[in-house]
Amino acid sequence: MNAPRPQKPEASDSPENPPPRARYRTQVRAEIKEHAWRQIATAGASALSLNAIAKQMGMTGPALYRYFASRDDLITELVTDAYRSLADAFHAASAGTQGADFADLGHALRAWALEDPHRYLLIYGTPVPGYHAPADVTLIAAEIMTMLLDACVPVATDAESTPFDAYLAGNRAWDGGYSAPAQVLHRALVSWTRMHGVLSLELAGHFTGMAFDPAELYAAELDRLRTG
Amino acid sequence: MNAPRPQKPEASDSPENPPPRARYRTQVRAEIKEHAWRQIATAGASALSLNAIAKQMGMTGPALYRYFASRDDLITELVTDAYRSLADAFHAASAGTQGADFADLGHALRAWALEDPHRYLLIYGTPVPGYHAPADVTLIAAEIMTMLLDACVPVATDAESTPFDAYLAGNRAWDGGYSAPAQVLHRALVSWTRMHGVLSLELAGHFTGMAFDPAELYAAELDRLRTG
DNA sequence: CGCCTCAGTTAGAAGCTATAACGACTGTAG
DNA sequence: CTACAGTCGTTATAGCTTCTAACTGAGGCG
Repeated sequence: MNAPRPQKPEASDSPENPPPRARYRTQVRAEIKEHAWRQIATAGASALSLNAIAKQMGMTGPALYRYFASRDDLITELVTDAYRSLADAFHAASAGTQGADFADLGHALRAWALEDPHRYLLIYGTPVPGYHAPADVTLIAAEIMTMLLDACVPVATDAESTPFDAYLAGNRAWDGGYSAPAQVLHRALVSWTRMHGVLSLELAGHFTGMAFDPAELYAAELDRLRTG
Repeated sequence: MNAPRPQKPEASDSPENPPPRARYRTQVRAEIKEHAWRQIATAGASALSLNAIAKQMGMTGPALYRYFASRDDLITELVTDAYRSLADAFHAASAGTQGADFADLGHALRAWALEDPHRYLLIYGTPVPGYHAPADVTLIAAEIMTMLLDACVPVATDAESTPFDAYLAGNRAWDGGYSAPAQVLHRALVSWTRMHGVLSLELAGHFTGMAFDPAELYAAELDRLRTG
């Protein structure tokens, strides 16, 4: 006997070896978010119910308030995770080539959106009236925009300058210090709005009843953006 | 004395002279919808509360169920009214010229959207998961699409044919019997998606923090669509 | 004039978010 | 090994929501 005791837990609560309470806490938080995502995927964010999540986890409703201050708090964290996931998808799409191929980025966006439509709508759909994005999501959003800008450099540098480019050159605020050419900025902006236009209407079901495949329209718009 | 009695109400319940009960009913219904619109304009459709509306009208909650079968029923009617309003705005925009000027239609859409952002989002925003549009809204949607198609005829007939046009020529389903050229169809589609792309992101507040005026971007996209 | 329909009421069920108070467990310190 | 303390999960409760059922009152219509 006197079997070797399981490694005595380090008393130091280093970030990679947290004390058991904290470890359990983060695990439960993750499980809550997992159930929340499943619920959002089926019924949308507006139908997210803390009570239902607790019941699925074998707990009572108020227990969840130990882990999230409120329902909005949970949703905010899900929004942040969604942004993070999109940024990761963009990183993965632009990892292969040097400087993020534009078409790859476009198709990555659509694949990411179709993978979980409600996750896309959670970010780009109808906003909650009183909701204000926290600082970290604006950071991730800027990260995403930067990748899009990078991808637009090779396809928009030698584009003809439009009146809007001239206007944009004098009215830029975000894109701090990047100072991409106005044509590139313009191209990134319209890429964003056009891709979102097709995706948003597709996910909302506004193309049902029309026989064409939205993927074809999306690809055509992407091609138009790529070739100028 | 024997003053002339006020015109005796016609006993016949003709559509333009309904019996008092029906008249009162439609009036109360209209008042309910008016309060609903005011509530939606301030807090969005998700925050619409029948109880609050009833309280504002000096009634108790269940009384409203005499006029609308359910909350979804009320929202459905508001959606239909919103579509009707947009169709009217399009009609007004295309009334002056013969055949609906494209730019006028585009600016009419933006003006209509900014007039009441939540009304626009009620139609084109994140859909309720289980919601299915009734038949009359698809009719109005088709009416709107027809006006857009008409406006696209003069600006897209002599456009160069793209691969997507060829695809679209073989995969059209709505647009029953209209049989517009594929280029016109294509132009109408991308007009829709591009205008919606800018409007949707603008109304959702995704351009806040960027210094440019979304109206300029919208105008630029519209110009691009008009000139090809 | 009397009936009868319909508007609006109260009462109540089932659901939700969220707070407060309490018991119990557990990790840690002495 | 024991005692403390912090946290987890519970029940109870308030207040909100949609929506149904049953009752009352008043108005229109024959």
